[in-house]
Amino acid sequence: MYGCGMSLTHALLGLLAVQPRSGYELTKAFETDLGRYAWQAGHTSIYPELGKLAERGLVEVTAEGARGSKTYTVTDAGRAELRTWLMAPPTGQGKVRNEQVLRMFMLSALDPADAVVVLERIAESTAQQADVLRAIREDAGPVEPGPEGFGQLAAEYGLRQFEAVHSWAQWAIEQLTAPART
Amino acid sequence: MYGCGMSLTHALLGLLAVQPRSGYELTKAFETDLGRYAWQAGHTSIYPELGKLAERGLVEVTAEGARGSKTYTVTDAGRAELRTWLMAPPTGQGKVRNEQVLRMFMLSALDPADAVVVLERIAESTAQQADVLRAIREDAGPVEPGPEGFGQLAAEYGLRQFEAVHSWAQWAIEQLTAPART
DNA sequence: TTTCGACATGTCGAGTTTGACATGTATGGT
DNA sequence: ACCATACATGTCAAACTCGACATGTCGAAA
Repeated sequence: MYGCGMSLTHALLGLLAVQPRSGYELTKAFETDLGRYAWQAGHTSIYPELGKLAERGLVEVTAEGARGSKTYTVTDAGRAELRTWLMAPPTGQGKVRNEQVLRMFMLSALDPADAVVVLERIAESTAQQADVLRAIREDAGPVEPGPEGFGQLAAEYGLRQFEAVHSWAQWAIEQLTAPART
Repeated sequence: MYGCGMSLTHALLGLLAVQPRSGYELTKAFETDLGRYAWQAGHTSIYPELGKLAERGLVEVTAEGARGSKTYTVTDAGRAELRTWLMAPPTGQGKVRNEQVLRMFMLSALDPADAVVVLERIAESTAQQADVLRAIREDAGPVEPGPEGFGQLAAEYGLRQFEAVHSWAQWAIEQLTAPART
C-alpha cells in the first residue's frame, strides 16, 4: 500500500515525538549526529513527507509562526505508529548504505602502501572526532530519560563508533605493515 | 556529467579489482559482509551498472561461460578511477543510511521501559553476531595483503562494530535503569 | 524423463531521492 | 536605506532504487 521508504517517516515521527518542530528545524536536525551516523535527508524530502504524514493523521500543524513557519506536532496515532516500528522485531537486515565504510571495504584492492596511507588518515580523523565527542560528554551531566537524553545516547553511540573504527584502523595498519610471511 | 550515485560504481570496481567476476557473483558478494555493513545493491542495479562501466571503458567482458554468464575484468582505467576515489581526501561526509542505527537514535522517543526492552534485544543480537565473527576469525590465519585479506579486514571491522554496539547498548540500559535522580 | 533448485541475465514501472531553481521574510550591521 | 545572512517553504526534472516479472540453462535426484 505505502512504499517501503518508511525510514524517513519514522525518523520524522521520532524527532517530533521528542518535541514539536518546523520543517526547517527538522532539516537542521538531519545535519547533525542523526544525518552523520543514521539517516540523511534534505529539506526537499522532508517538506513533502511532512505533508503526507499530516494527510495520514500522524502529525498536525499546531502553530504557524513568523516567515510562514509551521510547527508540526506528532499525534497519538503518530506515536503509536512510531512505537510499533521501534518495538517490531528486526526483520533480518534493514537498509544499509555508508560510503565511508564502503571505502574501508575496498581498501584491499589498493597496494598495501597506499592502503596504509588511507588507514592512517582514517585513524587520525576518527581519533579527532572521538576527542570532540568526549569533550561534549564531559560538559553534560548524567543521562536522563526523555528529550534531554536524546542527544546523549546518540553522542555516546558516535563516540564508541569512532573508537572502534580507530582501533580497527590501527589493527589493519599493523597487519599490512607486519613483515611478510616466509 | 555523471549522476552522483558513484558509490555503486566504485564498489563494483573494487570487487573486480580483487578478481574478475560475473554479475551473478558480484550480486552474491553484496549479500555478505559488504551488503551488511557497507553498501547494499541488488542484481537489478548491478547488471545495468556493469553495462555503463563497460561503456566507459572501466571494465570489460573477458570471458563468457555457461548459461550466458559474462566475466567482467577491471581495466587499467578502472583501477585508476578506483585509486583516485579511495585516495581522495574525505569530502566532509559521504552518504549515510542505516535503518538499525536510526532505530537506536529514535529510542529516546520511547518510554524508558520500552527502550530497555529494545536495547536488550540489541545487546543480545550484537553479542551473537560478534560470536559468529570471532569463530570465523579463529578459523582463518594471519591477514595477507591482496585478495585473501579482503574478507578478513571486513570481518574484523564487523566484529569491532558489533562489540561497540553491544557495549553501547549495555551502557544505555544502565543509564535508563539507574535510580532516578532526586 | 521429468522436475526441482541453483545458476544467470535482463526489463519495467512505481516510488524515492536529489540538486537546481524559485520565492519571500526578519535581523543586524554599515 | 541598503545589503548580507539566516530563516523558511516549496516545486520540478533527472537520476536512482527496488520489487515484480520474464526468460532461459545446467546438474542432480527421484
